[in-house]
Amino acid sequence: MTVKLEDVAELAGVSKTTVSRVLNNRGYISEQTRKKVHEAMEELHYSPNAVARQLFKKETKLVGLIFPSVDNPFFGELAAELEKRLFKQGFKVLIGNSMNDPEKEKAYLKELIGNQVDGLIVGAHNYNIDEYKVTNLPIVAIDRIINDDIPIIASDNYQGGKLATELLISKGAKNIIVTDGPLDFQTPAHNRRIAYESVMKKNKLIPKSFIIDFNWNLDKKIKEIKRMFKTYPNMDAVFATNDADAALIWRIAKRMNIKVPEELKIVGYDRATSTRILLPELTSIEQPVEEMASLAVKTLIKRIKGEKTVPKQIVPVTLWKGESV
Amino acid sequence: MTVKLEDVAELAGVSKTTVSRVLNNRGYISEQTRKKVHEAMEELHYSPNAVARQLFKKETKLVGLIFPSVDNPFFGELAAELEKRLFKQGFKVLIGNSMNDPEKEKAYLKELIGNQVDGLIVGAHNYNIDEYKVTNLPIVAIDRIINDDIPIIASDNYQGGKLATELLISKGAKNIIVTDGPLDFQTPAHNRRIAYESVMKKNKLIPKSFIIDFNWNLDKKIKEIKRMFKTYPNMDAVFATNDADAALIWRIAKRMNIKVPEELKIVGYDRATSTRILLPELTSIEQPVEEMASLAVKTLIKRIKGEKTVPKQIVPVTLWKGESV
DNA sequence: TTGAAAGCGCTAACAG
DNA sequence: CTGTTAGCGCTTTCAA
Repeated sequence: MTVKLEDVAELAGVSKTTVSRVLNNRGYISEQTRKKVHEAMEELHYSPNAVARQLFKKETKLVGLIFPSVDNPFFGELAAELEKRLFKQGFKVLIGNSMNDPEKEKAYLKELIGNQVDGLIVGAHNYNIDEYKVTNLPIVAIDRIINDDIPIIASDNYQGGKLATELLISKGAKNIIVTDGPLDFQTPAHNRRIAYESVMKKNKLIPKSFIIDFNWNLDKKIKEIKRMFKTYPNMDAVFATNDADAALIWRIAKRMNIKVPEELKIVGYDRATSTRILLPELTSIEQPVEEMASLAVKTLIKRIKGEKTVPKQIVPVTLWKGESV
Repeated sequence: MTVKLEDVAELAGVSKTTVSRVLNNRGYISEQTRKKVHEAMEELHYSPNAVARQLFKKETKLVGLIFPSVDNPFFGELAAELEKRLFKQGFKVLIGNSMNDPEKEKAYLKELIGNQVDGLIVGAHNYNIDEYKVTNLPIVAIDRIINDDIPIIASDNYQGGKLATELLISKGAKNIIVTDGPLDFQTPAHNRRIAYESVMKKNKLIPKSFIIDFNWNLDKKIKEIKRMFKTYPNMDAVFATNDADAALIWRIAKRMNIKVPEELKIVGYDRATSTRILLPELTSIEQPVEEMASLAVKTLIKRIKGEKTVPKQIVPVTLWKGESV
């Protein structure tokens, strides 16, 4: 059905070997033969079968990405940056949005492990998934703890939490609430809250946290945020550990006629491109997406080549001063 | 090196065929044999080689996505929705961000055509790329014109432009500027502008358009928008054909102390999730991302199965009334 | 400078 | 119910 190397060989009147050599620019070939082969390829619209090549070479030049969802702007941007860099290194990207669903993540992993990809970049691990332990596939994790063998790239979550909390306190806030994801979800992002708690205590203030699960839909989130306002009527600041939540809190405050930043100060987290464009007024901790992507790709490629890598790489965050504090 | 089917067969004391049958639940197998095989697989941590299977079956269960960038919220969301639906149908997703670069797009296409994917969903076509003509790979286009053979899914761009313009006029705007991407880029999105022009003329108003290229970086965009304000000092409304541009225009107006909506009315386009969350105040035309994704996947799967498909499917848009008009 | 032949790991006739 | 065998399309020794 489809044109294969053999057809090209036949039309050009040479052997499969010769065509393969022309295709890969390997070995000695006379100009004349090369030309004949090229003509035959053109005429038949030949394109080599990548799968057959992969089977032989035992490499696919594919890297799997497992993230909660490219829907989330931060992960979308990260995915785009990773893809850009991987493409330059000759890799294409297989994407899998886990939707924070361990079953879906497990399903992906199982299939990808079957020589489908040369490596994996993961940022979606929720609960313990055994498959990560069994495989010897090269893996790099972004802002997620998986296990000791898997190197991790993260931004300085602790520093981010510290910067945010100190800023709020310096502006006179006393009743500062932090929002965080569910605690049984293991992630270095919890360090944002931990830093907050430490700074609060150092300033003789009482840390209070409020759970906002990223798996909740918009309505549920709004309901919970409203509950937060009721639960803490005296709160004068919120440190939201992502920008989407910060934006929601801001919006709800507005509806309740609470003035930002006079009556309520808000700091977000991430500062993905869409936040920068759509809501530059939001004070937020900016994660260096490009740098994280760059490190992840470099580390993964080292792993694929079998080189040693450091187990942990932390990159600095910066404070963006908007108008919400 | 890696464990293969043969190793499992040997350990279990059966033939490769039997193992294959257990793996695929095909044919008759005694419970005892099945058990033996399963045990052997467990013991060896066997996972089947997807590539070998692909070579034989001549299908990869992979679908390629070619988009400008999953960075862009609208495309990020679309990609996430497509991935979700394709996964349910047993397909994984290979992503390629063209970055609106015809060379990169061409490079992707060439490789993907080599039996790497079973189908393609494209939303990034800029200029004419011959490869689309040569291949008989099943392809579906989203909001992009490629050629007559490739079915297209689009939202009702004309209706969107009409809704936006009529709203602005009904609110008393007279000097309405439309922003559009470069004209030599073929896309149904131009119908947004075309509808605008038609409605303007019908109302005896003069249509004026201003080019904002999506390939420009943020600084260049800001510079150009400032130039737009200078060029049209009397403008009292802007219909921006995407939300990011609308947000920038709003921000710049704010800096210039131009009151929105009193002195300047703004309508955007897309209403991806991040806009809904970060900037719900923006009046905008909402594209039904989920429906578009659903249609695209259904259509592609029909194509893959060799079934007939309609050449064009248009889905309705809706007007979101924010506070910017 | 070129070709013949073996094999990458799996599946599916076909035969038993 | 199970095994033998050929082959998916390509690359690469090895030999000419």
